[in-house]
Amino acid sequence: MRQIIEERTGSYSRHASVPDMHGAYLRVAAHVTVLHEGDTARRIMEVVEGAMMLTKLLPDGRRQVVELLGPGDVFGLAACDVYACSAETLTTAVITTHDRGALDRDPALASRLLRRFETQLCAMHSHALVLGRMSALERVAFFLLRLMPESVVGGTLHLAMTRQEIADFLGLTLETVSRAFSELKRRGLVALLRADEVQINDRNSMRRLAGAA
Amino acid sequence: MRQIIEERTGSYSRHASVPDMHGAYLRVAAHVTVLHEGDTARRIMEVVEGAMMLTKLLPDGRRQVVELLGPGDVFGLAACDVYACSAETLTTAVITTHDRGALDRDPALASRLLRRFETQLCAMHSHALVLGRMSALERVAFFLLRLMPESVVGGTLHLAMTRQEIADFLGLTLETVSRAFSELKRRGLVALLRADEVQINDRNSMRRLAGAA
DNA sequence: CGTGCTGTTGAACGAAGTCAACCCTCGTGG
DNA sequence: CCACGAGGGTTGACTTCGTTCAACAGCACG
Repeated sequence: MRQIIEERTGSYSRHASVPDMHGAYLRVAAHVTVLHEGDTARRIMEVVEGAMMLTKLLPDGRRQVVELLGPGDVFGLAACDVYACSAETLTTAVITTHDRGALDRDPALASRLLRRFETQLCAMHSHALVLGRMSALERVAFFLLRLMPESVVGGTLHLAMTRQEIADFLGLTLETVSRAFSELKRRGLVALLRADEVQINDRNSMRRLAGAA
Repeated sequence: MRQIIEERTGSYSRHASVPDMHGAYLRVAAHVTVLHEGDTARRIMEVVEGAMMLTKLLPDGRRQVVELLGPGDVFGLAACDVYACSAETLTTAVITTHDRGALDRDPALASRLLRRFETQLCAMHSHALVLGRMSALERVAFFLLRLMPESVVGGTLHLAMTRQEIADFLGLTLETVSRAFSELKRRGLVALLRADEVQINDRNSMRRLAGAA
């Protein structure tokens, strides 16, 4: 584990040594691939701090960002014995890992993960609705609302993702995402301070667009 | 107990109260809505036998089938305190239910559900890739492979879903699904004995289409 | 100042959606 | 036993939304 993290952090590498201990915290730089789709699944991980994304690839290179993760979210899952997704940090992040065997030995851990799996599964259900049935504009509105919790009212949201990454999350192309942002701006629903700095002006209209999600 | 079963089989009776018996089995007829999106989430359920689908609706009536369930799969999930999806039987089915509180009291149950959630979450990840990045033909190929396990080689697959339901699962229209079936038939990858009776003739080509999934 | 990214915008194209006609199968009742 | 009707499925013609291809703009960095 230790080598993997350092290996992948490349030039960003910071913490020289992180022991491979149960529940150990790892700090990882932004834009680092922590897990590779198809690698043997040995450990299960949690995001403690920061943001990450899970991605899947098609043989011809088409990519889907299947899930966005924040603090508390779990990743490193496997249907059989290999990881189903790659996992990449969007920001610097702190993660913790557990041996897969610990799930059986530690009921408290199992209970916590179970709870978390449930919310992630529900999030995936919403995402399926977005990918399967929503227009480009609706998808982008949904995306922004999802990232902007109620609390942050007049606040400005910093996007840690490029247009391409957002597109891969929403099942669109980067051009279409860009056009959708422009359209939302034209309609006065959002303001773009910079390309990665968004303000939601008309939350109700946004919610209507996103299907009251 | 008995009454509830009959009550449900009659027609889609909205919201029958389920007896609070741990692990009771319920037999339900085909095409019955067992759970309604938005209802208060009291119980968590497992499919014992048969097939079901989970659906979500947009205010304007657009529908997405977010998940297909078979024996062992869990449903009745909620991110907050209400069900995130409706659940409907595709065939006659046997289900069992647990009080949500049982998750904390019963570690064996929690462990089993955890395992199951993991595979369902992985299935959702695949599904996101399908919905976000695959063409119509690829989606239908993927769908058929998913329903046709390796074992059944020359066998014929009975589809328990209409074209509309398949379309809602794959994020397409029923016409597009129909055209995709015809195209697969034209190419000799499948044979359609009847509209709901499919045979896979060229598994390799199908797998290539579906992205080696 | 270039140079290299990322993002925006325009024009043309194409895959899937829409609308509509028709077909097939099956169950029912004359 | 056949005729009919209803529901699901197929196919065709046309439209539309998002993609593709391409040019250009803003900005950070050397």
